[in-house]
Amino acid sequence: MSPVSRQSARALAPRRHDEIFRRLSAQGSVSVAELAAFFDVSRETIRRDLKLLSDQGRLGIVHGGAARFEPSEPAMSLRSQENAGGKAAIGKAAAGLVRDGMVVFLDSGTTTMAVAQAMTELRDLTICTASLKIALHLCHVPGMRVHMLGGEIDPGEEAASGIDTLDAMARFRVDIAFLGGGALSPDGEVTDFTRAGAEQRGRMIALAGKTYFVLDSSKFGKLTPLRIPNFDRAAGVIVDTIPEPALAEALLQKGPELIVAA
Amino acid sequence: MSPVSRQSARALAPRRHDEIFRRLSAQGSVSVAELAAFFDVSRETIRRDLKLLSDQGRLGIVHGGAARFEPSEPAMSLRSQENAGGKAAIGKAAAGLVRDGMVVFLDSGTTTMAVAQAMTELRDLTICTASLKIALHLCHVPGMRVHMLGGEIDPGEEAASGIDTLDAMARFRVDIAFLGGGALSPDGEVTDFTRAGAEQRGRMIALAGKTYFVLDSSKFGKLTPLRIPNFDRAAGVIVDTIPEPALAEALLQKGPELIVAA
DNA sequence: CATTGATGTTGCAATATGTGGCAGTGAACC
DNA sequence: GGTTCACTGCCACATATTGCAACATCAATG
Repeated sequence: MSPVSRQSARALAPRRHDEIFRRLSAQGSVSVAELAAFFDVSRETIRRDLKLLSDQGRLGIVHGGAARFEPSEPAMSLRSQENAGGKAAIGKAAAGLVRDGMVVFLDSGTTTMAVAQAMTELRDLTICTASLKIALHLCHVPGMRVHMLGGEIDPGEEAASGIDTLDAMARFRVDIAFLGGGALSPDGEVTDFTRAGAEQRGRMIALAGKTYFVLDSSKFGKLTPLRIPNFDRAAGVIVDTIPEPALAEALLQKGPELIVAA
Repeated sequence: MSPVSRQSARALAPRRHDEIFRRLSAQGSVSVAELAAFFDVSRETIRRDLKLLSDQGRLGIVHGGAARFEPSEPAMSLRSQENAGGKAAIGKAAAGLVRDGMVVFLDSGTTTMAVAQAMTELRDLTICTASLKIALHLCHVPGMRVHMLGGEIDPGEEAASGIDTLDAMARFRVDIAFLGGGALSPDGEVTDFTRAGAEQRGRMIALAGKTYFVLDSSKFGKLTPLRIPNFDRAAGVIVDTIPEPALAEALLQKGPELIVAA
């Protein structure tokens, strides 16, 4: 009510500080220009905020902005830098399919992690994931609600799995799901390493409005033992390089479209 | 001014307070100008409201408005560096209470993270936690099965919370639980920042065979708003330095024993 | 009708924010 | 290596917004 004609209310200092920390945890660093534009305040105001927080020892000021002290986990940053270009491109393409306000499911895996990283620009998303690292990463992004699916943790995947996870999954209404996979087999199907993984992914296809598989090129033409149920009902497969014509054709015949990320 | 009889349109104080809290929980902070415009009252009235609520300890006043307390808790990464030595000692003492084969619940928080780190020597444990970082850490330790409790992730705690978490918790038979807390109040009770947190911890006390609180000395004599249900049924409180005699005595009278880690 | 409690009004002090000038930094370029 | 140039940091001052206290107003109440 009261169609107040004043400009959109400015964020008070604590809110700015909160946002700064969220961005710091999500991205490791923030820039003065970026924050000034976001809050629609002058750069000086941001600089004063950063100075204050820096005096409190809560962040470090660097040229152009601020950085957190604790570096982002080394193991993760290393792994995600393998084939960084390809994964980032896949991530970007995937994020481009998401609209503000959607409920998004993110599978575990390094490629889906890249999708998560590309999604930080979007707002007002509800994220649903079984991956510890994805949850940890996205929970600090402002405007995102993250639901972690419970279950027994698989150390290899660093993600929950098992019956509890299937059960929790079934409670969500998911608009769009991004799944990883073990391989893209020569007959154009995504396959998996484990029975439980295949089952979980197959169910998600049935649950989600649209399901996309994200696979970097190292998975092409490999073979893993388990077919994923409902694969033909997936909306698409997002890859970073064009697969061999035979493989592409086999895939398209199954149903899903093929999206090649630049 | 405005002799017009429009009382019906005006919101009385309790209604304003209600709305203030609604906005606080939705956006973390509110501004005096915004509220004054919304309710069509003077800024002074709003300021008096905020002053009142602040005196009750229900919010914090900042320049231009008010902010909720909890999110201004220092970020996780920073909290873990405070009093690292004390936390490590607490962790060791806590791990000493655990025997091989037990089912262990670990709460979220930096001190419980220290407990997790001290527990890597033990074998054949089943860990149950809502904390993303604890799950991530312990899932790589051989001989440990880690169950992650699902739920909506609280970015400040980096842990799941909410109804799903309570629900998942109830399914476990826990031998020993280690819980954090917001403060050790002067009357010898552990208190919490949030309603949900207090509730969750209270239930765990009821569920677990033995429950210990782990609190480093920075929490002594502080005040946070919420009492933890069933606190008197906790087995003990593990701290890193001897609290004041009055505080220690108050605690012992409640029931739990006091364990001081070297 | 006096009292009480909530709210409005006003003036001034304190604080936050914006602006512009100038020096420093870093990266691309010759 | 040195130079240019866009960006950034820093300072001083101007402006806007807010805080505060003292007093005024109004309705309700006994």
